[in-house]
Amino acid sequence: MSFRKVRNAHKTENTEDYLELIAELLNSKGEARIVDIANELSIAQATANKTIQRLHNQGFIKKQPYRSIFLTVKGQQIASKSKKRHNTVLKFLMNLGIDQKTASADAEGIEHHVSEKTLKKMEKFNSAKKIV
Amino acid sequence: MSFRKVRNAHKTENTEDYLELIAELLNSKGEARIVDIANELSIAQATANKTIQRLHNQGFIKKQPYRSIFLTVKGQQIASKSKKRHNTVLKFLMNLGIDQKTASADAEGIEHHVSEKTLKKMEKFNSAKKIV
DNA sequence: ATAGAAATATAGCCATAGCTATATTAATTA
DNA sequence: TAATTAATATAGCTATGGCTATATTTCTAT
Repeated sequence: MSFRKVRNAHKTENTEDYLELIAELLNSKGEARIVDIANELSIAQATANKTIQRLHNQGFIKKQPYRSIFLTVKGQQIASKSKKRHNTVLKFLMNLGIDQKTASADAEGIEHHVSEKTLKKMEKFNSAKKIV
Repeated sequence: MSFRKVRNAHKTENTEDYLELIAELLNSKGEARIVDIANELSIAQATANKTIQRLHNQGFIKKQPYRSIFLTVKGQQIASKSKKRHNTVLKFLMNLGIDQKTASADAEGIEHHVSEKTLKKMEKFNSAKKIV
């Protein structure tokens, strides 16, 4: 059993979710605020703030005190990679015949645990569009 | 986005891994020891011990100090459910054409995030045995 | 321009999971 | 049986993510 990989995935999971969400907010609303992040994730603002501080310390985020949030190049790279992976998993689940809502919820959890190899197979399946 | 579900899954994830592993050890070796658990999970014995204490407090495990570990009925139920889910995901990934090693690693992470609906679809896919 | 509202930040708490070091108990073997 | 080894337990540390309460700053509207 290879549980180490899973635990390592966990460390980056929250980071990926935040960066993906920030990228989305920047894209749709033009800015990413702590308030929006907290709402989207259904957590307290203080919790969002704390995580944002961590992401800032780790160089994924650019921000000034009391101002909204931007992604560094490093942050953007992870965000786009995560988004791509998310879409692949979501489409895959829907092609499998799962309804949008369930597929969306499951994809959220699954996306962080899918290897490159598996992702490739899912893409292949998606382009073949074989519904079983 | 439904991140709350993912976070709730995380809380039970480690619990499920432990209970599944303990059931396996009981089955294969006849007993489950902290040493074995720590080795299997590649963590320190002190860490395994601490989690085992938590599982004991939460009523998933029966044990006496300095003795090996057993599952309560509650623990057994979760273990067998987890095992079933794990096998379904593993078979599914392999039917998708993913090699045993990769499938095994991915299943470890994915199994905790698969809803009942998705699990059903995977089972259906598995019994159809359609390799794409 | 300033008062009140909204957003951000900080402090301090809890639980979990990880670690090393050390103590205690059980098992083995000389 | 006694000494050594192995296993378990405990103490104390770190980091993460969750919370509420409160302070501070910025925004908005009168």
